[in-house]
Amino acid sequence: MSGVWVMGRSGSGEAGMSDEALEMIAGRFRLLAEPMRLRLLQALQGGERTVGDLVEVTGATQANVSKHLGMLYDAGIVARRKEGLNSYYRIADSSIFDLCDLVCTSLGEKLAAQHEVMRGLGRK
Amino acid sequence: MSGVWVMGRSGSGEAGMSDEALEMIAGRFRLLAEPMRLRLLQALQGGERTVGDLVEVTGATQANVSKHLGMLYDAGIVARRKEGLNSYYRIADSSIFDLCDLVCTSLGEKLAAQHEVMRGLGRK
DNA sequence: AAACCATATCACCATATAGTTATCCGGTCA
DNA sequence: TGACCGGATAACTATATGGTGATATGGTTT
Repeated sequence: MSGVWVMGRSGSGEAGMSDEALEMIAGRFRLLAEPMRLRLLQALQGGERTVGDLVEVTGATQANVSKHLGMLYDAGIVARRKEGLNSYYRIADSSIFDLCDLVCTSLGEKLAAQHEVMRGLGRK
Repeated sequence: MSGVWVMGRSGSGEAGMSDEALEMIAGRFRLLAEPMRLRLLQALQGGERTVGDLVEVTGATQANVSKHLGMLYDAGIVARRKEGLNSYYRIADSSIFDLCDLVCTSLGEKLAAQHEVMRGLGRK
């Protein structure tokens, strides 16, 4: 409803948003387009975690976890705090959970609708 | 705020959402992680369009546009209506615009913050 | 029917990226 | 100091995917 997305269109009446803007938006979506990263974010929803914690929770290798965290960090989605040997990661942009909620709701409605169709077939 | 995303966590206290659920969510994000598809959706925001219309608007090849539209169609994000030689596409799940708005807002805030940092450096 | 048109699909190539292994780096502790 | 530990990074492989040109499909027009 904020209209930032819509604004790009209304401005020039036809042109749409710039290539760079679309690329940025797509890039943000791309970061969330990976189950492992979603799992990491979900784990961080419970509060600050070390890389080791996240390795344990996800069952992934340390290198893989570290790489994904690095990507999320570069994008500013998570923040990092180093203490002794450990790196503590935490959510820096909680709006991503709103995104996930929206997607979940949308998918849930779609599945419910499909289920209803099947039920309709059943009782013919 | 709906809490669908959060629910997965609160349920078992630690396990998180299932792999399939995360895969579905990631898949939805993956669809939006492409500038060309975002451009198509943006064009469709103005109402129903034929493939030819979208080819003209985006400047992409017909095959490419058709392929992307097919993906969005399979995911239920757009709907299709065939009339004569033409296929008319339209938005079927408008919640994607809410997603785009959220991302735009988040990115905008991030850029504004960075800009502020630079300004701070400027006037030292 | 034949020519034509809009769209969908196929086969292909080029590129991007997730995962793995090995290694490096910095800090801690004996 | 040297052994050890957590984490980051590099090199590599395998796979997924976007773009393209060619072709198939289904409907229209003459």
